[in-house]
Amino acid sequence: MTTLAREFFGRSVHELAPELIGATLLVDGVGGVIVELEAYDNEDPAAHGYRGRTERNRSMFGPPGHAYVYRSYGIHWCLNFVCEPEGVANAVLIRALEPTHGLDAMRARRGLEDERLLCAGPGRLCQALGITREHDGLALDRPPFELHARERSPEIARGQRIGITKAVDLPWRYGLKGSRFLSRPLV
DNA sequence: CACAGGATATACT
DNA sequence: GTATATCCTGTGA
Repeated sequence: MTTLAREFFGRSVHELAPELIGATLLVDGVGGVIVELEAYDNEDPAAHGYRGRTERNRSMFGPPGHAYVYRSYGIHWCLNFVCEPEGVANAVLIRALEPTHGLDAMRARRGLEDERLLCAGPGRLCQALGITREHDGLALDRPPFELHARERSPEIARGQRIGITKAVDLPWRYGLKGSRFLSRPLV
């Protein structure tokens, strides 16, 4: 089991994003396999870092291999992995997991039984894993986070990103082909 | 299918 | 200052 340390994030967000599909993400031992994510780069009008630094997106401009957690629609938390180069605000939004560790804890936090809906969406997976502002800026290779490399290369599907109104045509959403844990079907 | 919920950011007057 | 948009989700028509 290989831990994905900061060095793993020292590459282009677009090269790195598809390689994260199949990796295992845990927070305090609870989590699963990443089956869906989206890339956001610094020249991307849909990205939080595009218009420069704010109080909210501070950690996007910090070191790669750390978490950027933000409040979405006033209600949910969303988790991103910060990528290189430092100070430029490239990141990957984690959108869905296949639950594998700590199912009972996730069910309790989410208040529902259906395994398919525990982590199928960026807000849902943060609720299931207990991710909040407390985790903003923390390193992904140190507790409470664990991030482990996949052991085989899965088949990857690619499509347009969700929930944005700018740069909607860019095919920067990636998913594990055929997974039933996606937030929405991929093309 | 529509829409409320409600923090954070930006674009207005 | 006010108005509108946002990397979303649960609920009820």
